[in-house]
Amino acid sequence: MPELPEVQTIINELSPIIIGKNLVKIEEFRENTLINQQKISYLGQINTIFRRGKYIIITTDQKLQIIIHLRMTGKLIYTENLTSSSSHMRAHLIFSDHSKLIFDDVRTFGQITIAPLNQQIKSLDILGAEPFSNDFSTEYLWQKFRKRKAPIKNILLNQTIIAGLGNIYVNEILFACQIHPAVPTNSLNKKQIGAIISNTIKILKKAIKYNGTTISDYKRVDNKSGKFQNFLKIYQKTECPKCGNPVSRIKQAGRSTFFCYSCQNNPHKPLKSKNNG
DNA sequence: AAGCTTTCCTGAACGC
DNA sequence: TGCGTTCAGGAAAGCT
Repeated sequence: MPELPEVQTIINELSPIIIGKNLVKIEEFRENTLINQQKISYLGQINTIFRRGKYIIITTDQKLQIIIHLRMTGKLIYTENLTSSSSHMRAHLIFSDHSKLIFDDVRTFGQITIAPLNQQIKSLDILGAEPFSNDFSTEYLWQKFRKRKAPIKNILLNQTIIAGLGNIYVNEILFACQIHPAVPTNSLNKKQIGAIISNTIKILKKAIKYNGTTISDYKRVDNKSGKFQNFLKIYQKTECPKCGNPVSRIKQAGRSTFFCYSCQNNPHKPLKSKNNG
């Protein structure tokens, strides 16, 4: 499931391939794949491709933006063979040199929005701080967190607060911070918030370095897998790599949470005064 | 406001 | 063997 590092990997690999190409058309193979599609005869030459949260944004010289969200199972596979196909194709982005990007998506939650560059896109406008930006500061999170009593796990998944985190990385970040996923967000102190910031940046950077995490569906542009799954410490693990105790598993916000009851502070007990790591 | 729940979807894994 | 059930989860809508 593509989160920030997987989306960033796709951007990094697509940039040198598609910038400057002429995007002739986008073919839709399944309804509701293309949103806001207007009657555009020519989409234009690709100017930029960048990421905001988990969204891929492609702009063209025809002052258009193509916004792609892969959700859980979406992939963008580049091929120079116009007749290439895949098992769950939903759309093709076809270039004038007969190469194309295949948008493949088993569970069909992904979407491609085509809109004028100057059109406000609500789902982008509501996004919170980018983890690699200066906005992602202790003061910012402190102001956001103090109003929230929901579990920290849920709040880290909230894209309007931090943009780009998903279930896997939130599990890993909280384990690295030794914070129990169920603690009320407004109970965290500034030191813990600082740990969330530094571990988020550290883990995301390392995940990008290894081209993301392939658990089941995520694939890179060349259909290869990422490698960060080899560095996961808590997600889908059965034994804590730190203390050896069994990993606990609960459900939060409809998603599986993995944590170590021993290493990540129990919300029902007072926080330890000394860091036990 | 914030925080719930529900909905969307398909394939793999599981249970009887 | 085979059929039915459960699970995986990002984001938005609807409701309290």
